This record gives sequence, structure tokens and C-alpha cells, in this order.
Amino acid sequence: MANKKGRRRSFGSCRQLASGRWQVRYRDPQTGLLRPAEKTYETKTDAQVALTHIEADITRGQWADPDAGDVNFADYATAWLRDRKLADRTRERNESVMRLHVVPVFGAGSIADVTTARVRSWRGKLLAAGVGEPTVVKAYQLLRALMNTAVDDELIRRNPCRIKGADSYDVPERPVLSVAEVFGVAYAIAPRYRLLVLLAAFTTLRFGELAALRRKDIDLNGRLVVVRRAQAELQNGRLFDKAPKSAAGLRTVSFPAELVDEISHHLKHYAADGQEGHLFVGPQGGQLRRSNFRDDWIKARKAAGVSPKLHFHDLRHTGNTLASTAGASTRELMTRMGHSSSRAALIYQHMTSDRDRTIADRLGAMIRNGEGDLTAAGD
DNA sequence: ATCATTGTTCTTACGACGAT
DNA sequence: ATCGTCGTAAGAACAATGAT
Repeated sequence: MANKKGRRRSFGSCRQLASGRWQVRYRDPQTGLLRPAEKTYETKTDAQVALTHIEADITRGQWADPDAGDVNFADYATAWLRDRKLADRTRERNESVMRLHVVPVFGAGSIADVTTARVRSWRGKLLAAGVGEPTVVKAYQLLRALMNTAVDDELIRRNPCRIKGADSYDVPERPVLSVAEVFGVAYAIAPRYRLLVLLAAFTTLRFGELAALRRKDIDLNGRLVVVRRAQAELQNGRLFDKAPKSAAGLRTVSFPAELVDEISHHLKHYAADGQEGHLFVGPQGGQLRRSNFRDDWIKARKAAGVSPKLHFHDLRHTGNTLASTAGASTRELMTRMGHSSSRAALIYQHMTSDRDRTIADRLGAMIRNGEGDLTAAGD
């Protein structure tokens, strides 16, 4: 229905209502139905300008259904979280961040109500309330990801999460131990965990990988430990083993000959029975988990006089640093640590086991030179 | 190369429960 | 009654992968 008089428009129409104000109507590009614009205009000129803008939006593919953003945020967020295919642990975390920090503020309104200004103030309040920066960053990233999907769904035109620097934070350097300090901790901790500390440092396995080790994964003669899986822990405490994601995750790492006696001793006294028995178990024979390891770690850390900031995971960095000192190349280190390199290596290169053995041997030399007395003590 | 996103580990707190 | 262990929950911190 074009204007009766004057210039014919090819797009939409304007008409004057009984009130005297001007209404704009146009074809909804999705339904093909004639729909009135959101508001009316004082003058015919204003109405025609508005119509031009709408047409331009549609032409550019930027037109968004004004009603679409009217989706309840909480409902949309729930569906969004549900439909993502994520690892259980990631899902858990996303759900808790959403539930605790995002939905309480935005949940009641609609998707379109989330404006940049509100996002900024929400973020500031979280920080002011004492929520840690990593968590605030996490919450922001999550909200942004959700709003990105809303953009894809054409609920909103553009993502309101556009606060510079809000999606990252500075990560401080981690402490690194000397060989002497590694042994200091190893001999300060409960004996059943001594090998755990040593392997963490000298094979640079992760806690989850160490916790998943079975007797059969240790080759004393070959001085190898085979990493076939990692133990993961859900927030609800459920433990499960995960296969490594990449070829690099499934790997064999050499350990220094200086650890052989320690390992034999451990196998004899502490490891669970059978080839499938866990190498490391809790005080009562249960599976090793963070909660039942933590107290021992803290005590050992204190007794050994190392930084109270030292995380178990820092042993891995320590081992990495030591291995680097022992002459490992970046490539070799990555292999040893179980990193894949999607960038550089199109084809996964196997480091020769000879090379890994050499690195382990040099680590052994460090143990001998640095800490021969400690290895003999306290057993 | 850089940024976006996903994944893993560490910290703190508390309650249940059986052993001492 | 107290203690050690274990399980659970929430939050914080750190690391790696994947997409531009």
C-alpha cells in the first residue's frame, strides 16, 4: 500500500493517524507481513527518515526483529547452556558462574535489556563486592559468549559486551624450586607421597596424570612411565579417568635412574595391589584426590621451608625448567610435558626415546650433584 | 599472532562419620 | 570429646586449544 499521493515509495509506507502523529509500516523481512514500526513520529518527514533507516538495515542484513530481543534472559541462558557441547567440568563451572553472577542481575529482564552500560556497571559491582578478578573475567566472557549467540540468533544487533580489557587479567609468574628444594619437599611430605612429588618434578606429569597411574604404567627396567589417561574430578567429587585428547597427551616419559630405588620402594610399600592397582592411593587406600592430598602438601611445604605460595603444579614448571637446563629443546619439552603443538607441527614428531633418556640422565646428574645426601636420607 | 574459548588445578570451608 | 579422613561446594587461579 503505497502513498496515495506524491512520490511513490518502493519500500513501506507512512500514514497519519487520528492523533495527528505519523505511523510507519513496512514488510517484515522474515514473515512478509506488514508491521508497524515501534513508535510513531511527530512529522511526516521524521517518519520517512525512519522508514529509510529501516530499509537500510534490512538491505545491510542488520535488521533485527524488535520483538525478538524480548526473550527472557534466564530462559535464553538456560537453553544456551544446555545446548552447548562441553566437557562436564566446563559445564559445571559455566552453570555456576551463570547462576551465581550473571542471572541474578540480568535474568529477570529480556536479552535486549542487556546494554553496554549495564554490563559495565554489573562488572564494577562484582569487583567491588570482592569477587575475584578471574571469576569476574570468567563471568564477563560467559556473558559475551551468550550474547554472541543472541546476535547470531538475530535477537540483538550487536554484542553489548565490548568493555576493553574486561576479558583478561595479568597472570603472575610462578615460583620455581631448585633440585635441593624439590627433595626437601619430597622428604618432608608423608612417605606415601614422596614419589608423587619426585615424579611431578622429574617427569613433569600433571596431578591428574599422576593420580591415574597404575602399576603397569611404570617400567622400572626401561625407566619409563606411560601416561595413558588422566584422572579428573568434578565439583561434586566424582572421579573419572579421561583419555588424553591428543597423541601428544598419550606419551612415554623417561625418569632419571636415581629414582629407580625410590620407585621400587614405593611399589613395595604404598602402591595398590595388582597391575591395575593405582600407583598412588590415599591414607586409607582410597583414590588419590585433591581433598585428601591437600593437608599433606601444605604440611610438607611448611616443613621444607619453601614458599607458602608454592602449588603442587609448580613442580611441573620446576621440572620443565630443569629439563630445559638439561638441554631439552622446546620441541622435546613439549613432548615430555604432553603438549600438542597445533601450530608448528603439522605432523606430530616423535622425539627419539634416546633423547628423552638423555634428558632424564642429565636430570639424574643434577640430582646426584645437587642432592646426593638427601636422596640417602630419611628412608 | 592474537584473541576467544575451553580445560585443569589450587584454595577455602564445612559437615559426615568412624576411630581413638 | 577430639581427630583424621573423606566428600562436597564455591570460588580463584592458571593453562591449553582453537579460530580468526
